[in-house]
Amino acid sequence: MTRPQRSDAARNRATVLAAADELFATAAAPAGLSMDDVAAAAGVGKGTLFRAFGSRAGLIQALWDLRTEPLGRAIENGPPPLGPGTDPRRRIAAILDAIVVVKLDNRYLTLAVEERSGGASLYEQPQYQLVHRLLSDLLRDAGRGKESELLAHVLLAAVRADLLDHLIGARGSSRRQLRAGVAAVADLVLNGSGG
Amino acid sequence: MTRPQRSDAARNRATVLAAADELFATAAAPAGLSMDDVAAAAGVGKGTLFRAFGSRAGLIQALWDLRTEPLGRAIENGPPPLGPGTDPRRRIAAILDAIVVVKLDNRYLTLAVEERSGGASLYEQPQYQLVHRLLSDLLRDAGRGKESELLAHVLLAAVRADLLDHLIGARGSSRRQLRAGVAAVADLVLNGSGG
DNA sequence: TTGGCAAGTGGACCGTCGGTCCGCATAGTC
DNA sequence: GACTATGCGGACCGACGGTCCACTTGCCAA
Repeated sequence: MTRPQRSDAARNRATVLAAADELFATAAAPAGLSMDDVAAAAGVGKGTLFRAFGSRAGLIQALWDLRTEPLGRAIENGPPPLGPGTDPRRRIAAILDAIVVVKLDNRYLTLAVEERSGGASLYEQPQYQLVHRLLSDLLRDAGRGKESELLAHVLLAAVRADLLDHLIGARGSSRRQLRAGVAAVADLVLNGSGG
Repeated sequence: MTRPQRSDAARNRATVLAAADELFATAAAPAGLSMDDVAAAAGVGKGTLFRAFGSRAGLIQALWDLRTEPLGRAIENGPPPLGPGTDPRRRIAAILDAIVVVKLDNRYLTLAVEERSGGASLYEQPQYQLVHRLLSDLLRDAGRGKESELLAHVLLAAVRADLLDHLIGARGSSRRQLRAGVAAVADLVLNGSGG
């Protein structure tokens, strides 16, 4: 089976994560961040980096997992409205809002996560599929019937990183406006005719 | 001012467009299509290719313009429901459906067009901005008020190439199902509460 | 027809990137 | 202290978008 990891490997992994986090927090554009940059910033060889994370996508995913882990737990078994136990409409709205907040707090990292690199699209990512499944179920509970799956995709498309980024950059939207806008869209989808 | 183009240049441009079109029609993945591939398929040097189209994005855009020009004209000054002169709700639905059809007919090309390459995102493309403006105005006419701009983005997000591609590939959706689904979403957004 | 030259051509070449390889260092163990 | 699996690091690789420039060719004027 898998043997325990050596201490220097664990230390390096943490160093790299910290350095990459810092870089993504300050970078102007995520696409311009090369693996050499990350390795240099972490004071580590490129081989080490790839040994620890497998690929560029793996590193980004690891960072993203770190940042979204609290939200994931809150949704899975936290208190309402994020956690289970509320009216599905309210929960959907809460989840979407929380997603927007996380994405705004990690703007460039989120852009990098959603960038299609290699053959893998956003829609193949386990996290996406998890949220999509959850939203689908909630929409079904809310009486959205057979369109639930598609509607879940549409709701998630409304909070895609590049769209948010565009709304901030080109339209100058504020955080408040974005959250309100997404809430309005969700409300329309949730409470429109047919519900 | 700009001098007329030499005849061999025009011929080569046409050759390249034809070859690239053929390649995109048969390619398994657009990202795997290199400029060298296109040049080789067209029987032309790479320099010629870049002289004619400026960049990879330029070539893809030229192809896309060719494919969408008829739809553009139909929307701008064709007969209803695509052209002006109908109920805005009906026109929005017609435009969205036409967009889905074009995207499905040019699946890999569309993926390539919407792939963020270089710094430019989908939202910076003139064509996107044109359609977005039109949809915004129509939504406003339909009484959608201040959320019109955001709603237009959301409607367009619902027909993004990678989403359609995912629905076809992973969920096995048929052309019919996709068109019906998008129509249902549009209906919800257009006729939901608040209109 | 011809001569001149701007426009166009093509492919060798470049810089960058993600990713691999492998000789060397070192942590963990007895 | 010795032995070994694990990890390290940076030279290296292949692919890609894009550039350069010596050569060719279409076009026009004489």
